[in-house]
Amino acid sequence: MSVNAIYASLSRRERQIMDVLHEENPISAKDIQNKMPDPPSYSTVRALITRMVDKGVVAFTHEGTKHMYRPVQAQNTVQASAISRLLKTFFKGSKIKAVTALLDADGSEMDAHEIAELERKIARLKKQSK
Amino acid sequence: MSVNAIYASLSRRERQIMDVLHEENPISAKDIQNKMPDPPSYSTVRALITRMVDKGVVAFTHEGTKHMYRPVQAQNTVQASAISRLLKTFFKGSKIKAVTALLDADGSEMDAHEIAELERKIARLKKQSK
DNA sequence: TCTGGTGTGCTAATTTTGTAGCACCTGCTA
DNA sequence: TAGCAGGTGCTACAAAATTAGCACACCAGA
Repeated sequence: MSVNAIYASLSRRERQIMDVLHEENPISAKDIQNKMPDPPSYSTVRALITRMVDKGVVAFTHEGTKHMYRPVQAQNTVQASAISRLLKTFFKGSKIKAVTALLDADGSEMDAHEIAELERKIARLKKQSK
Repeated sequence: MSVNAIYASLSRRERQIMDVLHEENPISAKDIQNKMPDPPSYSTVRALITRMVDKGVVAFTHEGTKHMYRPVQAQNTVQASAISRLLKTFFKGSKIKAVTALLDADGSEMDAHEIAELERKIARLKKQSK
């Protein structure tokens, strides 16, 4: 099953947990609860997580006495999937529009080194498109 | 309520409809059904849409005899919100990582004109960061 | 060794989703 | 003008999600 399909099959609360898990992992049930929007009770969070483990989308390891959770899908796979959805859904597939919006977004700005890196990247693209 | 909060509060099917609406609008209930993954019956789609109109996340206009639906939130607001979620959730806020992944993504490649546009954009960023 | 704190597993109730059916309205055309 | 096609509003119900409560296990410190 594709990452997109997995995401599409998740319920509202399950998605919220997935988002937390992608932001930070491994992470405890307690911390997941703290990072959720409008957090439900601890019991509830644990019930949700258990269901997701059963579904096979979340895995855990024992760390001392408690469980630490993480997404099963590899980070880069999930990133690629998120980007392709972003492009398709919000930018009609246009990379230039998406990149421009991304560069304009609020958040930590790129430093000189990163900008140089991006310039090299574009130089390569330019070569390819010829 | 922020766009992100709205999205987080939607159910699975409601999100699917929202995605369709962002890809294309205004759009009829019938066409929404056609674009949904694993489409439910027409009745179901209409019930879902009605619920979303009640919630205030979807609006419609009469077009002849039928209704044409669209998201209430403006396109650019939603784009910005989607990008900020992408950055935060999947790239720990790093723009360079996100941009690189975006440029590497499958999809329509940028043409020479677009690449030139991007180069100018970066030149401006470079100036700013000094 | 007792006890409080923290974590787990299981169960059950309530609320929300997801689904379809049916009656009605409107414009078109035979 | 009668009937059909395509649209709408309302209603009801089954399934799934969401939620909380309770009992038990384990560890650290008094």
